[in-house]
Amino acid sequence: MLHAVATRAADYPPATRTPLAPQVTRPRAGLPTLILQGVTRTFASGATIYAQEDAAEFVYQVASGMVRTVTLRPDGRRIVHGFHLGGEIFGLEREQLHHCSAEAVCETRLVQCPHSLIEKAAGDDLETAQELRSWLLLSRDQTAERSAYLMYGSAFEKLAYFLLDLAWRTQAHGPFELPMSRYDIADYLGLSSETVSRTFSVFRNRGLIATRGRQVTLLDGRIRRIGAGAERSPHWPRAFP
Amino acid sequence: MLHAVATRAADYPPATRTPLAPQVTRPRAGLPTLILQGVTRTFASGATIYAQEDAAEFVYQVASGMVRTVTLRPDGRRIVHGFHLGGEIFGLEREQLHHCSAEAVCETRLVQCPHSLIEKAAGDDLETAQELRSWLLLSRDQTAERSAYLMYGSAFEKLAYFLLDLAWRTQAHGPFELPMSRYDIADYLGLSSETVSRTFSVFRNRGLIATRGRQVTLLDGRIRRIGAGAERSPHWPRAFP
DNA sequence: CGCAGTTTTGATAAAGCTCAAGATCTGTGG
DNA sequence: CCACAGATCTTGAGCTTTATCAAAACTGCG
Repeated sequence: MLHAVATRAADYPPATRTPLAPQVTRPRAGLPTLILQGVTRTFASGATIYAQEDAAEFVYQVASGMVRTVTLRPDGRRIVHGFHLGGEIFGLEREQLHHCSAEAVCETRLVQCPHSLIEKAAGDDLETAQELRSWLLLSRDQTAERSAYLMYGSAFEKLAYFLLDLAWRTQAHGPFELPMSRYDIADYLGLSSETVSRTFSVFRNRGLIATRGRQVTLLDGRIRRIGAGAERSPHWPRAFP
Repeated sequence: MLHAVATRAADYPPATRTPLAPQVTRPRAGLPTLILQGVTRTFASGATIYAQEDAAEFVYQVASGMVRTVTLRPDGRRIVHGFHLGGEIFGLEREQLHHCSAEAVCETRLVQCPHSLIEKAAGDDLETAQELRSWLLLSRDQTAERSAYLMYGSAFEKLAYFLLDLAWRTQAHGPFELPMSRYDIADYLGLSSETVSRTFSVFRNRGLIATRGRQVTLLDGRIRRIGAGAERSPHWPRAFP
């Protein structure tokens, strides 16, 4: 897939210039740390926080639990745009309406902050404005990075990236819980749920991960290389064990 | 692919609530119109404007021509993140370094604006700060929308989306020029160049588009429905005409 | 005209999807 | 505590889409 630009590619030896630093290796320091003020509300597992095309009155910060943002394509397919974990902010829109719906993946507590308060804080205080810009750039970069991994990779790379990303974001150093279903993961990664399931099985059979229900443990540095796209995907086993 | 959430999907009849308004249908009005001040520089076709990991000193606005932003994956595959047309801004980074390189697709004139000037303008003037925030949100949304189309669609949908998006952005009402190669398009859409070529041929054979070299004319509203994901992709012809 | 790069087309193979059936898990009521 | 129902997850078989390899046709330019 190097195409005709192979000549130019030679100018950037992968060893010295790191193309596409994976989010997973990104240091926690240096991230903007916005903290929203507002009412704390609790949502039951599966509850809708807001629906697509609802008025975008509030911005949310996850206190505990997990949120997924979702749209439906005209042909009926579902797209999961992302999962939001503790500390993360979602629901900030450019226009008057939400362009996707948000649902609680499991029991979730959220800080609900009026949109107008954000604008006001940014107008009043230069440092807050700067922090908000930095957060916007970060969220643009994360979206771009995600699509780089998810658009151009194999099922192996996608799932590896997903697991590493989640492990990093939860700061997990051992087993961690995946509160979402295989269907959610599939719609997030652009795969069928069957392929997600199969890929989990292959990782498990190769000793890259261990699973117990929806709990996962990353066992092996090799999964890191797959997730970073550093090596061509390991192929499906010829004979399935 | 509706999965188990089919029940919930029923709550959002596609007819009334439009999931994922395609950029193509988005009105030009309402977009933030930042104009950068600075030196105008000209780049020859293929010239590098900045390389991955270069210091991010400047932000650019396209005066004429077209720019592509590119990264290389560790495995050598190339990713084209986007194409920037007249009026569009690129090169604004959250950190000190550029995270992808930018190259002129054809002869291109750019306005080069020091990064510090942007920060200063945002600090000095509330309205500029507001406009910058709006632009950041827009560019996040466009990235997200693009990945929704490009991650989850077939080759037909990807190419149709690409053509419609470009036609809209150039405000073309007739034939328009694609200055980039099939390789560029392929690396942008996450397809092989052969598949891009074949898909062009199918569109042409079905009377959806006409081509003359790298010039394209959209002939038929049907391509709009494919690009918007409104119908399942038309299948490859059994026997190729 | 002829070369180098690009684009198109063809044949084959691989990755992932669909359909289908079992297995496992979870919550509920007896 | 157990049994059952419904959902979720796993595995299998066949098929579709797209990548890959290969070669021919086209284009622009010296």
